Amino acid sequence: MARPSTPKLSRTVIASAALRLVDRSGEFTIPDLARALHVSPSSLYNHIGSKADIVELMRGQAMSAVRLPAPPPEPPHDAGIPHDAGILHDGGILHDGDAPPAAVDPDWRSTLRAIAIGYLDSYARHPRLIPLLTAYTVRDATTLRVYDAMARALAAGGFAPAARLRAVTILDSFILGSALDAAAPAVVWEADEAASGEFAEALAAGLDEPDRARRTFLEGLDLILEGFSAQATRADDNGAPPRPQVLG
Amino acid sequence: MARPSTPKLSRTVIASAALRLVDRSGEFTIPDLARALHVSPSSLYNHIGSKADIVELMRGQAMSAVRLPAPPPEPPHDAGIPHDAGILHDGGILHDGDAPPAAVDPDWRSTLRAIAIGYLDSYARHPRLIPLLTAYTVRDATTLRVYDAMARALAAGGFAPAARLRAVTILDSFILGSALDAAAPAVVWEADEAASGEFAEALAAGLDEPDRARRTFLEGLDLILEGFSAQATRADDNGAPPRPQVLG
DNA sequence: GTTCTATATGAATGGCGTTCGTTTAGTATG
DNA sequence: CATACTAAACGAACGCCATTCATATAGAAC
Repeated sequence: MARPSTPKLSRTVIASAALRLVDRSGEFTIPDLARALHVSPSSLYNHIGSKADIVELMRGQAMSAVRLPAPPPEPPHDAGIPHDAGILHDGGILHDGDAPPAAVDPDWRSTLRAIAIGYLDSYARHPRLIPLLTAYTVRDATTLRVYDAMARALAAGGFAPAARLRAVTILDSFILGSALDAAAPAVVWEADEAASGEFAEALAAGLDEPDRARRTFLEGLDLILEGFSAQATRADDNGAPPRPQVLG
Repeated sequence: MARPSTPKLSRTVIASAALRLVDRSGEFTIPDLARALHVSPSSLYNHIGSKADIVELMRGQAMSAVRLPAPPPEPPHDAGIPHDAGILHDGGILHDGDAPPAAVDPDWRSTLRAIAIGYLDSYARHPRLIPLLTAYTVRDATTLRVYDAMARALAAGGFAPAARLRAVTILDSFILGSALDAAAPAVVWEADEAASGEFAEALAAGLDEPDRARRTFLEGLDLILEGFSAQATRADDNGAPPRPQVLG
């Protein structure tokens, strides 16, 4: 009853159990969590520092499910030897306004698209978790991995660093917002009978569509990507050498 | 000390005080709120039903600050007499795929833009409030007013009901996500030194830009609106009579 | 074998959201 | 004017929650 032979707890099992609780009821309390794990509440504090810690673990667990197209190549710790990865690596810092680096991934747009969809889906798998994540605004290393992948695809598309940050921010905002939209139960929309005129019509016409949230997300995503393509083409016309191909 | 001559509390003063607390510290507790109002905690419950109620009041207060271009015309309670508002009103229900109604607002795009910006700004004025709003996913009547205005502008642009719902959803998602991005302190991004390669470059290049969040929002918004314009044009080419004008 | 560390426990603490009974100022009813 | 009713404040109390601490013991290190 004191220390068991094999540990009953670990950060991973705590996170998983908490995620299960959140998926089910949208919230979790320390006593609930302890009960689900057949453990006393105080035991948890041997593995975590606070409840916020658990939320952070859940975020990591959800984000680690994002499938990225190209795993980032290990940076060479012994400098000087150029590695032969397909990604451009000039070692210098490009300032906004300089010529963008040569595009090596002609299909950067579909790469970006795949990342964004994977990102949203990992959120969508745990809709009730999202409000918790926004309450504790912290970004963990796993999330950064996703940003990195996006930035890499954009670099391949010829986006200069500052433009990259803006593009990543736009995508991130849209994805997070879409996830929140998906998390908010449609019932709430229907309950508002005060809706009048054009919006009520729109609700009546589109609310029943199956997979509504996801379809709408895809439409918006393609809208944004189309805009990025146009930006890339325009930047090229301004004198930069490489021509990433743009699909109309 | 029992019932004062003039009431010390009201739903409005409670909401305002709570909003002030949230703006300052990002959270609020009932005891804190009571202290700020020089009142006992239990007194609050003569005016509100629960803490969630207060959040709802704060949402309403924040959203009521959104300036809408055209105040919605009062619907005629005595049916039959057509009112002379400039907005099309055919009284029937349009199903998706039908020809869109004639566009009366040729400038629907800038109208939409103005609404979206006002919407974001009203959030941006209380950044710390946003996480609270997402935690309690309820939409109040004031928020609906904004959706209505958006739907009206889209209808003027020739969007059929279902397309309207999608467009409103896309905008709403992007706006909410952008507001969250603006609320998350930039410090967090900097603290992550694990960022490597293309994303780190992007951070270094763009993080210091003043008004970064707002500029990025505007860029994304225009991207999306551009996409809407293209959609409208395309729909027109498919045989619908009206031609909303599109700016490249 | 002794010491040290990791893990689980129950008891205790302080805070929070909420409810309830009480008091009293104003308002309506006779 | 008297009476009843409502509205708005209060203090006390309740139950829950997150967290801490002293205690106990299994295993690892020396």
